[in-house]
Amino acid sequence: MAKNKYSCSCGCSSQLCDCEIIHKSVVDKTRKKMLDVSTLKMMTDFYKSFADSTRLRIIDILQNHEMCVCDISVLLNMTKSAISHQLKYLRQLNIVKARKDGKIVYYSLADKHVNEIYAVCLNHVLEESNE
Amino acid sequence: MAKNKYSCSCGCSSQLCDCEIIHKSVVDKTRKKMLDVSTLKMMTDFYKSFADSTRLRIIDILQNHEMCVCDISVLLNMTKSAISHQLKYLRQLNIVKARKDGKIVYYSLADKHVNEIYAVCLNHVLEESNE
DNA sequence: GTTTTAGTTGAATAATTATTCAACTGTCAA
DNA sequence: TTGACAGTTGAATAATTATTCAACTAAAAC
Repeated sequence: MAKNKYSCSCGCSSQLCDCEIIHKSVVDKTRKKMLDVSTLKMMTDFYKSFADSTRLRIIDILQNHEMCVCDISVLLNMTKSAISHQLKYLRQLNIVKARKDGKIVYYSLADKHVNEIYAVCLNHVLEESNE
Repeated sequence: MAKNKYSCSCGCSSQLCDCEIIHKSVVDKTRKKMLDVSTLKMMTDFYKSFADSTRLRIIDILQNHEMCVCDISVLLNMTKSAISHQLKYLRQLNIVKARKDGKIVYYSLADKHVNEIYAVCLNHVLEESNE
């Protein structure tokens, strides 16, 4: 079942890597500091919220004001269903929160980190485009 | 070609949204502040770098030390090809930079914003899991 | 100069994910 | 008490994207 002719020097059993360690001390030191699986999952989930254009535009819109599903749909020119699916996604990850008033559900940003992450990235791309 | 019975009040021609504006003044005000297409694209591209577990683990590894493709492959137990494809992706987005020494190519993080975004997210998920 | 190794590449496949569609719930107004 | 509307939902489809595979380049070792 080995995928290649190398006997992997990393100590793993599955041996998917098709090479050997080149700098052993750096590799050993780094392995101890690597992210654990559950933290990794939480981090990628958080970034995924911002990595889709529909979701990022929703987050962008909510920077200014809470807003209902209809108004977001109009602003993004998409169906309520598509927006509602993405809002559910964002709510599950604690990126947005919802408040219901009669028939209408108002969404707003849930956490200050959302604003922070958004601001750092905006600075990044603005600096990039100034070079 | 209309997708629904509503005449969209947002002024767009394609009328994909299946509803009308509920809070006109907030919608009008928000529309003026919305992200332009090119900034949106740059931002989602940047976040996408962090939103894939392989790429985030590469970024995590490079927090500590520059590293060659072989050593990253060993640490992540993946083929050099898979790692190389993702490194190319990250290099094109100016997330990592490369330095060649003989046969070996060393990769490291390219921009302080990469460290910043990473740190804010890590704080976020650590706080979440403490609640 | 031939072989080995580090890394890259493009195309194909596999896996993931966004959007659509149709049916549904709950609230309000007539 | 019925109809209209705001919003939600699950399953199917469409679109995107990660990984694999095989072939390749360039540097080093023999």
